[in-house]
Amino acid sequence: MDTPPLDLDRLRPAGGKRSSKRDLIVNVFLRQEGHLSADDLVDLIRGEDHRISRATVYRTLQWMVDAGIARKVDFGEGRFRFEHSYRHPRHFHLICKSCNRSSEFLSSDVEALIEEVAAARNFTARQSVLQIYGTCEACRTGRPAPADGGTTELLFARDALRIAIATERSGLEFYTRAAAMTKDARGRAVFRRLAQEEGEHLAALEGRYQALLRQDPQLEARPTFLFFKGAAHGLFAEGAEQLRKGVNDLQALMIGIKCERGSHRFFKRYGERFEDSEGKQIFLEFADEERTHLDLLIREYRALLKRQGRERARRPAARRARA
Amino acid sequence: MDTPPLDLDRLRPAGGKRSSKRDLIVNVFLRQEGHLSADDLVDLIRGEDHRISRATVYRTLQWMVDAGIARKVDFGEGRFRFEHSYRHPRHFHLICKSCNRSSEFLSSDVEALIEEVAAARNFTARQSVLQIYGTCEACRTGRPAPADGGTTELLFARDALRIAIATERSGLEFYTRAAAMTKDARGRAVFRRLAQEEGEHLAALEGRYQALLRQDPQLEARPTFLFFKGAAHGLFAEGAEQLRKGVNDLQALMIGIKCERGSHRFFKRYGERFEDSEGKQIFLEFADEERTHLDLLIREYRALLKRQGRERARRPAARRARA
DNA sequence: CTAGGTGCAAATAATTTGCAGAGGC
DNA sequence: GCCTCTGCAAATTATTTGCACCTAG
Repeated sequence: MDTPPLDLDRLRPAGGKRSSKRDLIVNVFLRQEGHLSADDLVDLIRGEDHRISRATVYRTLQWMVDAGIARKVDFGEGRFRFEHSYRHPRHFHLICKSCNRSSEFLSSDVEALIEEVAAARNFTARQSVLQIYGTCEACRTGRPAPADGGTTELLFARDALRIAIATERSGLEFYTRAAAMTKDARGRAVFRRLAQEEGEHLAALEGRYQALLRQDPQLEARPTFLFFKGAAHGLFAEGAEQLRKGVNDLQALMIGIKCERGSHRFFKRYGERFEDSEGKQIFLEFADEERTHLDLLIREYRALLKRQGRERARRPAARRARA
Repeated sequence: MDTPPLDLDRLRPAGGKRSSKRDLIVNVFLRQEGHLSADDLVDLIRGEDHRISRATVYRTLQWMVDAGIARKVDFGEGRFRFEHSYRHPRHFHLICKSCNRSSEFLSSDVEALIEEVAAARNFTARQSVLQIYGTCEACRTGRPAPADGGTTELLFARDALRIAIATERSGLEFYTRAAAMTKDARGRAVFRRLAQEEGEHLAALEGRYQALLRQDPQLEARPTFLFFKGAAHGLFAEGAEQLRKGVNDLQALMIGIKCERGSHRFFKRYGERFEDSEGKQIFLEFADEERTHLDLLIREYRALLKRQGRERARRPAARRARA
């Protein structure tokens, strides 16, 4: 993990002059991984230039927060800490009261629930804080602490990719199965085409995943960062299950529509949060394609419905007789 | 809403003397509803006795926290606030940055997710903080702020009862339907008995709910406090749905077991958190009864399985032939 | 009588501010 | 030269502590 290229710090400032002091502080700050208190940062800075005043550090910290480079976090210690947001998605914290270390996680389920609560109260949420205080494994048991480290960005990408891969894998299964069981020729062709595309997506995602692993050999061993229910077997898994139980062509299309909608939302939501530009691009592109799939399925669904309606209209005797 | 009888403050302190000053501070504090800063409390106290020192207020506040009467909350303002825990279950906060008011909610779904994350990281969680910062409805639109007020205890009880009522209602439907469709006489009797018990529970819960409404006529109008997914149609709703699609006796029992397990957990979990002793008693009692139901269903399931096994053993020819 | 409670003032601790000088554009 | 950044020291804010005194058990 090499030092990230700090070309960004020049882009952010709204209006302000460059200054060697500020640059120094920003650079030292961005090199750090954890959650620094203002004082920690002063000590670090003093190592490189002992004639920097506390006030300047505070001012620069405030400037970084305004510029969006840093986030001020409050662990209830009576002072604030700062974490850089440079390649570091928003997240929640687990805070060990024993060793005062904190580890990070993200849960889109929690985020969804937060949105729900806010909506129910007509509250426009701007940001949310979730902190779990307790004792970490290392402090409770003996020593062995499986390093939480690594760039959060990488962990986010890893987990998002894992979910995406599961999704595409289940999508592939779903469409393959659907193609096999659909009686209607046109519908079968649609499913076959979608199966092929999901296969291509799967390959792309797996390639990207491998690329990530190459960036950090221990990446796979690190603990889960992004929690997402239903991620386990992929977004299409339930749909595939239903197909196995047997459904008609129209139902199969409807199930596909539902899954594809979830999948589109998934890629959109996480694509926007990716800080790794390659991953982001893939996700947003896939979000678009899943939307195309969705439209295709909806069109196909309507068309099939209409065809079946005509079919039924051609021999309405049986129906009228019953009515 | 009359002033609560403050007989409790004498029970809590571990070892300590009574003191008129402390008593005064505790009493004034417990009369307040919102989240007070130490300074707010000093001002309030000064109204009744202007010769009380800030230090004493701080010391008393700390004493109340230790005694479990108060909770220290941190809204990131650079100072702490205090809320009493007297008849006030743990909860999360929505904090309006515009008017600095905060409203409270509880989400057992969020709690479940927190537990899940903590478990995944081998972290023993002692307490969690969830704060949603943003703008409240009153600040965003004109003025009309639908008072969030009322004792949280009442809101908690109201919502827990609503969920319980939905659960029992769906349970009643489930068992009634199950009794009607079960072919096995013994199983039918079990379902009929459970249906009757759920009906009795339902009546008790509805009575309690009405009693609550009498305590606060505006109670029904207040916003949701306790968020619980799947609360909408009751814990047995899905099971009842499945029955409608048609299942055999064994499957019906299995579905009942699953629902009853959820229901038991629900009553247990919320019974423990009830601060209203009547509601608590009902919930814990029901938790026990649901557990009895659960055991009954499990026994019945095993018995039916065995009977069917014997049945099958009596004419094994067909099976052997196929194998 | 004595441990604990209280007031007052001073001490901490984190952070902010006033002001005069330094430095970039 | 102007405007911003910086250092230093003093100010502010929230909270804690030392110490002498007071009071309930």
